[in-house]
Amino acid sequence: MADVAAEAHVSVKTVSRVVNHEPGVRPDTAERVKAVIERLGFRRNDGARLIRQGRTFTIGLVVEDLANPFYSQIGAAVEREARIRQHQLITASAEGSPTRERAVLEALIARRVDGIVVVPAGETPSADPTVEASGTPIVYMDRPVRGATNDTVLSDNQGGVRSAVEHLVAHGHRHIAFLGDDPGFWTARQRRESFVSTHRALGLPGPPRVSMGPHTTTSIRDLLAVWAHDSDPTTAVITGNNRVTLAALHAMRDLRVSLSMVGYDDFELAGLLDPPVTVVHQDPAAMGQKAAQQLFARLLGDESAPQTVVMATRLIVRASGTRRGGPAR
Amino acid sequence: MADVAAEAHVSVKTVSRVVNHEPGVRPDTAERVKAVIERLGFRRNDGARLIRQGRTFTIGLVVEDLANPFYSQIGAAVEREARIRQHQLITASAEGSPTRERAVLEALIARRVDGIVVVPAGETPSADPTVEASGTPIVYMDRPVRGATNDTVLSDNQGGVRSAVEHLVAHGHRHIAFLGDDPGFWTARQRRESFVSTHRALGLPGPPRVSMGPHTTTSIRDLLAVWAHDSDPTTAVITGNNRVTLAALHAMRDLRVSLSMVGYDDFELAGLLDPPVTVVHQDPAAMGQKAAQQLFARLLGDESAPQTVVMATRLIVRASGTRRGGPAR
DNA sequence: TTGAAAGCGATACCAC
DNA sequence: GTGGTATCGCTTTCAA
Repeated sequence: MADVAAEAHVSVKTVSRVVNHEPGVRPDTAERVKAVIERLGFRRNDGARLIRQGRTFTIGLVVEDLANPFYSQIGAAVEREARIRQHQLITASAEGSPTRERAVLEALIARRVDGIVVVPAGETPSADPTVEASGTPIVYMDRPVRGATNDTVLSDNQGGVRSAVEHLVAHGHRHIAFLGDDPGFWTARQRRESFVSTHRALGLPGPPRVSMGPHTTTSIRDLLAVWAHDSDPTTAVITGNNRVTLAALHAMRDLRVSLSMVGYDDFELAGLLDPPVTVVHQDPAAMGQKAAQQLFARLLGDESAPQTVVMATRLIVRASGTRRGGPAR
Repeated sequence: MADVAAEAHVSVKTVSRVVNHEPGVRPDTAERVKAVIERLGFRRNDGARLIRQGRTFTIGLVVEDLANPFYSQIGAAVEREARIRQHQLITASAEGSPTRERAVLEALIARRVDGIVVVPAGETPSADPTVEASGTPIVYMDRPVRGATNDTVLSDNQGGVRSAVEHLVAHGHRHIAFLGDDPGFWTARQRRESFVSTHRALGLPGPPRVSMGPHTTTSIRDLLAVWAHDSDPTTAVITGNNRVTLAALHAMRDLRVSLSMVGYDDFELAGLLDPPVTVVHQDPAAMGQKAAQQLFARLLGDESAPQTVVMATRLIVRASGTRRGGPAR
């Protein structure tokens, strides 16, 4: 900038005015400056600018794994919101490790990002007191952090599972099993609880059949074999997420059985399988968008009390939930 | 930092030394400074640090759409390489628009990112001369940019399609059709050309049946109907990518036909369909990793001539490529 | 071992 | 309209 000023015989301040389209520069002066800028290929250094302004026009996103469709859809949505608002997005994977998550958060805060959206790795706050003290607005997604007073965007896990159970019951199923993921995950526990309570509420017979993960095709195969030879054979299965759905589909194919099923999380090709798979759909893109919007509201000075938003899920009915095969008719 | 210095009764320089673990500070002084840092919750402002050092320890990634699995896998790989090297990653979607791509590149360069990995939206360089003049290392991925002298990481489109054709021929197919994507894409054209030349090289009968996209389930359904009633009915289909594979599967289901098929791009659940789908697998994660490694090599001072690396594809044989149904036996 | 002062590249404030 | 100068928060240089 100093070079441009010298070359154009003006002060740096005037160059700055031109670059930032500030008023109060004579048109011909502005032209002269612009010409020099062009000639010298000058480009404002935003880094320097930002240290002066205190804001970096950058937000951070911390997730478990960017390659996972659930997170990448969130990422795309957050990036979009950022771009619209002339902000840039720094993304980081914590790979499920609270330690790494914390390191990543520290790095983002050292960069003075204006705010952060994070899908927390654990349920206890991983940010240390210093991070908290930085005052950087943080919005949590998908799972809450214990004791945190931040904006949080969750999905309606309970409602999602309830709709799955109700759907199966409406199609005549009475013996439904739930295959959940690792109960270490808050979402997995939420879904399990909802299954159990809905099971009870609808007066389904017997104790609820529940098996929490982590599951593999093999583990599910064994379970299905046991449940099938029960006196009241299981006729339908609800899975706790994407991964379990996949394992369950493999297991059923291996066993050559075709129980009814409702999967948690929609997936491409769900409609192409035989039968097409009915699923509970959470909308990661909508969740990401919502979280980013919350964050930007804070950046714009919204001082209202922290909000927790629960996003609705939607049952996408295909065919796998309807009754078929089995002993009854 | 000045606050810490004042509080600890040392100079800012000493604080700086402590923060950066530079040698030449008496242990007890260091301790004192650390205590104050802790107490005040001081955190170095990396933004300020970086303007002094000239490097930002940040790289950029520009793709079409982060939600697309192909790109998100690239993103995850690039982020990983960056993280390993203590760099942060700014990701941006250009949404297929060269204009937006250019705006995004300009923004990254204004931030003085150390380097950029980009999956170019078009084949003509979208970076203007000023961007080029910035000297920021750029690595292109997936498709080349005309006239650019940058490192480029491509996938072996030709080899991929060739392996698909050969596989089908080995299973007795002689009448194979190619359903490509929009020929506006360089990759789509590459694959078409390879299909045509392999068709010729293997001496398959008749002119090669090729239809380029964009395709929909409907357009493919119509094509299959026509090709089926030919005097030499098509017995196998090769698709040009993910999207086309999906449309083709839907079309075949609608028509209740089951031609043999090899899809381009692997997809989750390919193994669960009936029959399991044989595919040509490109490895986006490996491509992203390679590109990032190339970039970092440049950042470390590698001055060798720009390289173009072509990554191998792999045929994942399931069952959809074997002969079944149809007139011959 | 420590510190004072200059400088990085911009913006803010206040004169002129 | 335009420019000088202090300043942002840190590192670099060099002297003590």
